Amino acid sequence: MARPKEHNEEDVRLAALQAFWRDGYADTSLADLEQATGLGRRSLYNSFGDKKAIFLRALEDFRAMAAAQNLSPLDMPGAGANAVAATLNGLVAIAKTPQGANGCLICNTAREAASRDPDVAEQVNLYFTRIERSFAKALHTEKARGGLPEKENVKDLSRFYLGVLVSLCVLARAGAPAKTLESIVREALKRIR
Amino acid sequence: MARPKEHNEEDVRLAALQAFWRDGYADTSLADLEQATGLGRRSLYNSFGDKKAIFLRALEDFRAMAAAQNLSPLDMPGAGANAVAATLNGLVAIAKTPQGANGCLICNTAREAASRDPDVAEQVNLYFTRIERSFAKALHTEKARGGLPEKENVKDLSRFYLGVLVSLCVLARAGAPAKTLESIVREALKRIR
DNA sequence: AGACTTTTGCACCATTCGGTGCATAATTAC
DNA sequence: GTAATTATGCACCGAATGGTGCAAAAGTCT
Repeated sequence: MARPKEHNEEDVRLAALQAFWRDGYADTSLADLEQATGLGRRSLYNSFGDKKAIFLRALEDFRAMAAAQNLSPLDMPGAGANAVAATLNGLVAIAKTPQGANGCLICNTAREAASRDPDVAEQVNLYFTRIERSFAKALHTEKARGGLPEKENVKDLSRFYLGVLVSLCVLARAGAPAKTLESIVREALKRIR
Repeated sequence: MARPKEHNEEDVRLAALQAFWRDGYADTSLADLEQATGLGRRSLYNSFGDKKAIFLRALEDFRAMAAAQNLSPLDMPGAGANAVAATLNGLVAIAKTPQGANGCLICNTAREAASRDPDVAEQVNLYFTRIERSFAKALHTEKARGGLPEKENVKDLSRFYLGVLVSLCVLARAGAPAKTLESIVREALKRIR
């Protein structure tokens, strides 16, 4: 029917995601997005909408990507306390990579002025509840298996591990040494074994 | 000698601090600072320097203020495990206030592109190490007092509580319900009692 | 080929950004 | 009073911001 796009949508979205991940919403200009994606400003607008729309897509992409990469142990069938440990240790490993030093886009966004936008706030909420739920599922499994004392409160514990996860992301972004992150995980895991 | 300033320096610094605290560095414009402080742009420049200088002062003021307000239990002589608990519980209480909903200026800053500025990064580092050290002192005291098992690693534990503190700040800013913060503290404190 | 549709590049828009020059106002010292 | 010194208000700067109009380019169709 008409002229085909010269770009692959997924590549562009990934590039935009990385730009926002590195610099945040306010500090990523359209010029930055042009350079990161290789697209002209006009193509970005025609294909994805304005800056906020591009950002919201990046948030969605990040949620999907982060869940797949970071929470995979928790999502395996029969996941229990070991999965919690694997998840946290995996996060520390990722934090050591160049990309991991950017922390977590959602956590970063939560601290921006942009987080007062209701659409953005929704994305943040979705991510955190998703994480809490994954922890809760694994901890519930572990409890049913007898690996946790009957008196343990799964809801409290899953919120606790959500907090640990958040702290790892933030401290990684702040440039904290890996030993600090390892200490945190080591201590946090003592609550369940 | 000459015309005296019409403003009180401390008031202006506090107003600037609150503006940055709410919106971050990039999203706080000079116009915002003028409105927050009530000063004209020219007076701001003459008295405090450029935007970055104002921001660095705000970071310093915040460190001092936050240490005095949030870490006071840890700084009392003989502070131990109870002081750790008091500190974390105090943070949850603060998080419920309107100002507390802004999280922590230092944590927020760690996420911004401005954090790549070495002067800013230094402020972030100073704050985190200060907190870790305060926890460490109290935990060491508690251990010497026999309130902690000999095998407990004070360094690991103090990093762990630094992480808990960070997670509270970030989740508060993200608008997490108070119950979530309370769960985190409840579980975190079980490590030491 | 030619008609049609969509993408793309470029110039341009108004607005806002951080920052400054300069004249005026306000104060003190004499 | 007058001179000296400083603070302040205002207009203005160049640069960068997010966003758009428009025409040429690059395709797909028949």
